[in-house]
Amino acid sequence: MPQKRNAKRRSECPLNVSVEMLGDRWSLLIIRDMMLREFRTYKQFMECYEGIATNILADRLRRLTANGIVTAAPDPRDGRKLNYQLTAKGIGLAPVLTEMVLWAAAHEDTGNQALVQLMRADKKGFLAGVRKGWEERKAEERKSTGS
Amino acid sequence: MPQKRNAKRRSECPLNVSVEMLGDRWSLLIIRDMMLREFRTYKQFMECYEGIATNILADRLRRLTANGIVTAAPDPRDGRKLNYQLTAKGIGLAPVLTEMVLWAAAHEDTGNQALVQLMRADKKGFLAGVRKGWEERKAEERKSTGS
DNA sequence: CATATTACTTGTTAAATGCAAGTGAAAAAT
DNA sequence: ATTTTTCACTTGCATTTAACAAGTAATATG
Repeated sequence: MPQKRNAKRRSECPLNVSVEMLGDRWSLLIIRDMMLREFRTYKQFMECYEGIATNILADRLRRLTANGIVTAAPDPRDGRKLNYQLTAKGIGLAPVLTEMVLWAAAHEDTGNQALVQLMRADKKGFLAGVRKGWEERKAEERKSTGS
Repeated sequence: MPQKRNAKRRSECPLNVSVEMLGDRWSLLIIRDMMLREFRTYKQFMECYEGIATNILADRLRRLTANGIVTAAPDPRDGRKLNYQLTAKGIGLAPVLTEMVLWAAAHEDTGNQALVQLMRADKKGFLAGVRKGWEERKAEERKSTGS
């Protein structure tokens, strides 16, 4: 990995590197939707985010993959499709995203109030559910890929 | 303010608008440092972030102010200085930042492990401390500005 | 009153993003 | 079997945003 100009400062304080990974208009949304809406394919992201450019989506997925937040595997049932999945590191962002959604809900008028209520009422349970869903999807993938 | 192309999608799901506010390389770092390192002035940010451009810093502070995350008030003791402060909305981001720091610390090697330990060991207490510090600073400001 | 600080602004250049069109491989339809 | 679709992209170009260097206005300090 090549050192950048500001390498010295990078790890001086926690967050600097993370913000390099996540500090853009799309990455967090992509992660949110993989986590909460079970998005897996390029097409799903593309159709959902009005405004994202196709090359940018490709680039963000590549970067998330390079940063170990996401993996990509071809769909065993359809060779055209690539299934994107969160890694353990990626699902580890669930508390961050949850707090962010709660903050957002407190200060913007957002949709999906049901989800927000659930997060507020039982944050721990919600996070456990998110992780469970993720583990199920991973298990499913392992099965279909052939153990 | 002109409506943007993707205005329709903006509030459909929580987070979209927030990511518009915070989804860039600097905003979250600025907020972190106002929260955790008590940064107040333009100069402090400028000296700390190797790599930030002066016009971009000015723009980010302006945007954070416009979004109600930060306020700016002239220093009563030095008319050149502007003191930036987090608003209630801004300090509301403390849980987000905290989770982000914890995530970052788990996946990068970061400095300030003492802080990280504290966050991990007693998250609630840590957050209470952050809020208390913020309230003290606000009280102080009220006093010096003249009640 | 000269010099220094602070918080910027104003160009200009470089990089990132947005947009339209196109590509190649695999699947579905005819 | 071959044409048409679908999917996951890439490529080229226009536009926007960010980085860098320099300058400015309003204090403050010596």
